[in-house]
Amino acid sequence: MRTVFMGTPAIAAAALAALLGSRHSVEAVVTRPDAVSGRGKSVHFSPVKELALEHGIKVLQPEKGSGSLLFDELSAIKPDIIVVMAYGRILKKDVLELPKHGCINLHASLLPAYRGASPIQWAVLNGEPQTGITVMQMAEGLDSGDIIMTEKTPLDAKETAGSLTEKLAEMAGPLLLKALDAIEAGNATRTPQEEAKATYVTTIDKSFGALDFTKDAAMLERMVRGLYPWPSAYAYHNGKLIKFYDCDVSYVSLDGSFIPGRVNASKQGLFIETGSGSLKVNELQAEGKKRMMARDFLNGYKIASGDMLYDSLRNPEE
RNA sequence: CGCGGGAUAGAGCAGUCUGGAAGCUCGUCGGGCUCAUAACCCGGAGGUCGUAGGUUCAAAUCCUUCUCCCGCAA
Repeated sequence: MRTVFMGTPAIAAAALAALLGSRHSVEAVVTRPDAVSGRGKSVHFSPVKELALEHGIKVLQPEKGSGSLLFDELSAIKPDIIVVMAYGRILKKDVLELPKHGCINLHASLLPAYRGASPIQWAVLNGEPQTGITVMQMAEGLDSGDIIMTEKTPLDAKETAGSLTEKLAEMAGPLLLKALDAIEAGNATRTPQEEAKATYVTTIDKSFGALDFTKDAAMLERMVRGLYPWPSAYAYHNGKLIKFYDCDVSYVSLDGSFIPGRVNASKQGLFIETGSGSLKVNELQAEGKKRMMARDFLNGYKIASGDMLYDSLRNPEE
């Protein structure tokens, strides 16, 4: 079939790679506009654009509000189907209905659960036993289309948003091709979602990473995993940012009580006391420094038992 | 030229302002103590102080060049 692929991040590029390796043609790729990023002010292309350029495929990057322009371009291409994954923009009804087979979307959750922008992170944050990918026929409304196929995967005890994304990325390609085969053969099933069971998740942003140590250690440990590699779970010590990369739930206490945010540094390791239990820190990173093991951190960084960590910068003048 | 931190032994750091013997905490190797240990004691090995140039009697330290790493912001 003649396809057009719409997507932006790495997980979408994985699906695009599978599509490029299939018997289907990719007539064009639609991705979000380039943005300046990184230190300096260099312009970076999205992973989807990078891959498309490598294969010499036409790239469309419509700005916000240029829906009709996009519609005209797509009309000229006349795709049989449009595949969307993590594109980051809402598609108008005219585009949804443009291709013969409409638009299908790959969503990184088991719909109708976890509709919205950050389903992978939230699956880890909530400690879900399993999640997966859903292929649906796109309709107006947020992730509300009829389900064509799903594939499940369990979460590991140490699963991070990053590792889960990789897992789902590997699953996305084969599942997409399977769905396209079924659609082309005309035997794809379309099951409406159970609206009553729908749940929505909000977009993750920087502020989610602030570790509020009054929460319980298990929740904080899930935050460390669910917010990795972005935006990362963090706290402040003496005005410096510290990111936490690998932690375990523990019950070690400095003196028998638990004071949220209090540090316990010893040869046993680095522990942060919380509202319930403590967080044993295995791997972390201080601002301006590289990521390192807690043992190395304790060897050189000035931190001692009794020090306090906070979830935000405190003004020393106050 | 968006803002800022950093490069010193295998690791994490101090020393740089105020030039003048290469240090600390670990790891590692050898020995000792112990029922035992990630504990403790004794001893050893290991570094062209990121690169290139300059100033000086003398540079990790001052000046200049370049490379690389990282946090913020986006």
